[in-house]
Amino acid sequence: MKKYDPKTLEPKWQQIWAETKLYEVDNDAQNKEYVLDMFPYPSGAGLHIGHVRNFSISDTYARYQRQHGKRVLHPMGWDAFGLPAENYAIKTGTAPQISTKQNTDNFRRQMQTLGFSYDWSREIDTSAPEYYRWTQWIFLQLFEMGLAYQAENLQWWCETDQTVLANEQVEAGKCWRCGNPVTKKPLKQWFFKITDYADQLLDGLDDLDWPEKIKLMQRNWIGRSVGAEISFELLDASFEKKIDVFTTRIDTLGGATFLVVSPELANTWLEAGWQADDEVKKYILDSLKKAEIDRQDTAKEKTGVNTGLNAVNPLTKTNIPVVVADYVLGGYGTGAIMAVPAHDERDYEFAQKFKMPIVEVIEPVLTQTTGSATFRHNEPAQDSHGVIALIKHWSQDKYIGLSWPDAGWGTLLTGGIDEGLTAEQTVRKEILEETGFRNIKVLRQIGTIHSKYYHEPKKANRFGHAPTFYVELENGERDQVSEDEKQKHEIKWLTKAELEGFLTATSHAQAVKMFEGQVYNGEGILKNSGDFSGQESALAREKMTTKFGRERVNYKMRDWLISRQRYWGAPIPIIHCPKDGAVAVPADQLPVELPELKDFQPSGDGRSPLAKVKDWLEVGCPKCGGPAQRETDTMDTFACSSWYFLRFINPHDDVQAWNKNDVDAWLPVDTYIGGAEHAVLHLLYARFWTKALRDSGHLNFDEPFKSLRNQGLILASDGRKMSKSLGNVIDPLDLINEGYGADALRLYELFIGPYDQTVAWNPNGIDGTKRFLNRVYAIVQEHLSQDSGFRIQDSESSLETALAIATNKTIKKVTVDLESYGFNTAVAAMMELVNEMYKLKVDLPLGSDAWRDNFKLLVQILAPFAPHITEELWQQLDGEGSVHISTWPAWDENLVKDDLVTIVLQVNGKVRSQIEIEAGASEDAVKKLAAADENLNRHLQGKTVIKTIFVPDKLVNYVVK
RNA sequence: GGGAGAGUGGUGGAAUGGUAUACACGGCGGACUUAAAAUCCGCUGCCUUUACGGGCUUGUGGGUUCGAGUCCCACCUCUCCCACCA
Repeated sequence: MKKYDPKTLEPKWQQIWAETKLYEVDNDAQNKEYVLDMFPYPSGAGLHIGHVRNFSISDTYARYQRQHGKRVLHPMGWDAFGLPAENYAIKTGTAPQISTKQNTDNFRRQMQTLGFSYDWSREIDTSAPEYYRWTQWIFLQLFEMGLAYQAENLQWWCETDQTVLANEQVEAGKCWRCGNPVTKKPLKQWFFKITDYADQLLDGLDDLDWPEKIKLMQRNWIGRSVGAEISFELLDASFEKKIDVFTTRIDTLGGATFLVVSPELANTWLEAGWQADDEVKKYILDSLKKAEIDRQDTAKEKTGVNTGLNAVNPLTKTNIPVVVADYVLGGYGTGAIMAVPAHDERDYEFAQKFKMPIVEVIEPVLTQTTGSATFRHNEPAQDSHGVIALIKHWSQDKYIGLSWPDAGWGTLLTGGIDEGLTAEQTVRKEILEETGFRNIKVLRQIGTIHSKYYHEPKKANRFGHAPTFYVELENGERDQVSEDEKQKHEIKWLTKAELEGFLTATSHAQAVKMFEGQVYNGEGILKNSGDFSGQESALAREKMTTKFGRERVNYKMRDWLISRQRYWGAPIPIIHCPKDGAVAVPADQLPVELPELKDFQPSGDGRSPLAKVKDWLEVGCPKCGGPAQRETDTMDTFACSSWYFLRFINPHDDVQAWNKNDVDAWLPVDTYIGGAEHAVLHLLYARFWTKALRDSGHLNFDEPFKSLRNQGLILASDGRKMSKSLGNVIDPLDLINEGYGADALRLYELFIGPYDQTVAWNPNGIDGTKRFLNRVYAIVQEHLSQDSGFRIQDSESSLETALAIATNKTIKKVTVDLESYGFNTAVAAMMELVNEMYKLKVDLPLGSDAWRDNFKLLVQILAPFAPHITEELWQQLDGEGSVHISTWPAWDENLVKDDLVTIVLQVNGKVRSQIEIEAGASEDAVKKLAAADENLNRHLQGKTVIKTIFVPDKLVNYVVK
């Protein structure tokens, strides 16, 4: 009998598939399915285990769709531009063109070894001139639309190394390589105006079938915030008349006791002629030199300096000082803020340190959002007045908490204010009544807390207003507390930490925070705000925006800086002319090809090595014909990957980037699979380009990826990330060479756990899937070695039915699971079927037509997971053509339905016995049969059955006393 | 600091509110073998019982329910993302 030998079987079929072009599709997009992998950067290390997981998921899905008669486009290519190849070139002198070619050849070979069903006729390489020609063409489209622009920007520059440094490469103001101080140099950079699309990028997310997590990350990244811009009059300054600030809390304007200006904005004042003190100048210039990383260290103490300038608070009309501090960012909003230390932690921290005034303007309003007291927003609320008191023990650092056993509440001491009593009198009265304590040492109001909640006993919303007090007891002397009060609640002495978990009402928890002096940054009722005092935040914001400022929307997202002073990228197709400025390279002159180089060192003047290639650099201006120079920056590699999914449609078209009709028919991508690490880079950029190209009329759709799935990471068996330096890397090709084969490896990676979950590699796990494939192969060989065509005995027909039932149930399970990416459970189901087949073959002789039919069904549903072995077995079982284009089997609903079901008998919810009965049996029939059950009766003996719960085909639960 | 997700045997994991621990790894036992490997078969959460059976168990503590791994509340732990964005 033949043995399962993936080493000979797999290459054989890979060759046949290639020769028959089994996985190639033409551009007829009828009944199409575009299944796309995030294409890889072809590193020198080759494919890793994580790639295999990614590609196995998409390949299984693509094959499954193909077996459903879909025309599946499943292409692969190379994101080939990038730093590693260039650094390798600097080190070894090997041109990136050469090392990249070696790497892509290696990747392709490895992928073919794994048997993925890619249409290799559509392979693309972003570093090939026939590809980046069109990347450049798209750049020019954006340039024409005004979406690509140049702006002068400060860049880190190391004089010693003669190079530009990335922000991350500057440590404490020094170059990470040589340790010498770096300076900032103004350099012209290219940007894409992605911010123009901020709202569209945000809104478009709603309709995408993407993981919520990724959508949320994009939302946060875009960071839309709606607020107001206010102008503060700047006094006695010749260089500037006003300071604009952006705030989302204009309702706290009354508490704005100073303004903070970013060093970047202050620097523009210096340039405009501000005669600042030396100390101020020094602070500004030093701040600008600091690495972003240091400035953004939230752990460090706030720094800043008073400018001596004053501005006017438009609400209070008072003069407030203007300071410069680096905790305000130059690049966000207006680069200046109004500081409200009472209601912003950062401002509070600064004010504390620099002794700035702190004015409270918001009294907290807490809205109950949990439990039975949850405020009902659509119902009216009634005002109520009461007090809250935080009462401290006379000798210990403990406080009174009231535990309400009936309601399940934990509160501080609280009570309503009676007619004629002041709040303070109420506190004294309540303390005596509810706790009995007689002597009070300290009684101090710490604020007022408002709360919106639902009053369960009264069945109505309440808007409570409570002066809040801190009380310290003198001693433990106390009166008797009435039985009535004792019934309601119990007094507990708790530490502050214990109180935190104990208090169920958010307003009471707020009282503790208030006592501790915590900054309140929530919603509330205004005070110390002139005419606006007494109003609620939300309404006050509207009115104050109209009166003092104007509405403004800000985004965290910045324009996309795409120029790189690097060689190994797509050259930016621009020519700089002294007369005409930045001029687009005419489309018929594309591509602007990368010249061949011998020396890959950067030019030394902040430009890429391209600046050294004189005959490439010097060109005539396309407009005036005069002498001009090419742009020497190349594009960020993310530009190349922002449209590759379009190029797969017409990969070899040399007159256009794509054929609009073809692309409109195939796109958007139906299923996109890749890692979550691209959440806010590639996935955002690709969406932006698609929207821009829609606006330029080149596309008819504006979202490139309809459905997205992220595969989880695979960690080493020690639970750490696989890395060369840790020596815990598993090489997929090694496993194949060891004889496991591609099928067993792919199957294991699908079986290892839910596709989107991070899992640790189990070195023995692959033995399990290899064993499973062995068993499948072996049982089919045994079957084939039997005489075929014999008639079965009557006694065997029920076994044949059992076989058909097992197979059909598995077909259903695998089908349903695959629809929801349940690869691991689908594999488990097929393992169960094979285990069942091994049991059945003991009494049901192999070799019959029935066996052959069932084996063929098994082979068909296993095919997407293990393409080689199934193709071989399909052929051995006389299947027609390739199993991979055979029709996915349907299950027979009659065989899947159970005739007999097991009914569980429970007593008070505990399983006591089980009985078998025909499916659909009535409650009476089930109970009648159950009445004879010995174990059940033992548990029912001497008990009264109060009621029974009957769930058809599932259980009977006897509730007894 | 903010946000998101996750905690189930020795391990990876399974389970529309209805028999928790499917499937697999590992372990133990048996068959085959001169022997080993491979293969095939069986057992494998914990405690208790000769056995039938009984008790406990899904991070912890509460709650809802006839019934909770699953729903609600609080807490603990871990992972990921963002992080002075006003």
